[in-house]
Amino acid sequence: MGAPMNPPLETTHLVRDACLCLHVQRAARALARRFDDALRPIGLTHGQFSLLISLNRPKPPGMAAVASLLAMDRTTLTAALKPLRRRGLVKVKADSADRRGRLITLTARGRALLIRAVPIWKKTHAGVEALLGDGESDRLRKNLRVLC
Amino acid sequence: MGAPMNPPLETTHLVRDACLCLHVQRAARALARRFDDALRPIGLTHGQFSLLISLNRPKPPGMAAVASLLAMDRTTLTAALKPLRRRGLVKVKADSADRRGRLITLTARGRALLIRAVPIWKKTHAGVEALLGDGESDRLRKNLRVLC
DNA sequence: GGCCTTTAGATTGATATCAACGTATCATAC
DNA sequence: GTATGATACGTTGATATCAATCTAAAGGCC
Repeated sequence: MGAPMNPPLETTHLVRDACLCLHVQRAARALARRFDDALRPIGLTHGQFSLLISLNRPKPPGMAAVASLLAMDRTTLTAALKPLRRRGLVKVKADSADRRGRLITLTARGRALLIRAVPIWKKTHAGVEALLGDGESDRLRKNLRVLC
Repeated sequence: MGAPMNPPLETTHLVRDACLCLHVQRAARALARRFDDALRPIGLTHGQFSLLISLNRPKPPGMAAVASLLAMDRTTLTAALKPLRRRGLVKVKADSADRRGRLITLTARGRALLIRAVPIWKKTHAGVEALLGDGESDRLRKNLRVLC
């Protein structure tokens, strides 16, 4: 008797065909490549574009607010900011009201690069939306939001 | 005149609310954390689980087949296999029919770990599906597949 | 056989991701 | 005012991700 030597093949197929984590990771990698390719001429990745655009607001946000918006770990954000700071696209300053906090701001250079990135995003995003059926983009976004 | 100094705020909000790449990345991070947490007791990450289960087939697949199934780069797969090989969960052998190719197989230890992982996956996945409305899981999977 | 193209992977370097742990600051209770 | 806990970040170490580049082997053409 004893436990079976192998996980059943049906389970393998079930996971492969049904796992939402796997499906989302696959789509995430595919979309990342698509946007990375499109943004490469101006030297940005999809994640860097998302991060920069999330900083384009009247009041500079703190680390936690940005991390929450991007649904990423705090420490991931710290690491992601490093190359952008090195390139002079963002600046991180101490918050005078609360010296624990850091305020993240776009520099003029960062804003200028963002202006060049937006039309690339628009074109690339239109291409992605075209893959989906009518009205499915909205439904997809809604379902993805539920998972966060 | 000249170009505007700042990307318009409406664009920022459009990207934040509409970008499918950002939405998928966010959901990918959130689901990754959820499955990583659930699988941590047995020492696996979500990606390692997906990889191991994709190796549970009668005939050991090559690198390209697995990379394609997971929609990841071949070199990413090479790197991902490294810790699994070190732990003795998978074995990589030369393909005698084509000495360029490598055949990836689960070891007995890898199969045993997978057997422990499956019930964790089932429970975690049921929790995720419960977040979505009736029938939305299928639609979500379908839409995500279109993007790969 | 010898040359060329294609195919299958590996390596390197950069960035992304998070857990675990550590530090500095704030807020509150006493 | 000091101790205590909570909050906001940073650092380190491990894995994940991919582009660029490399090697090795197979297949085709002459």
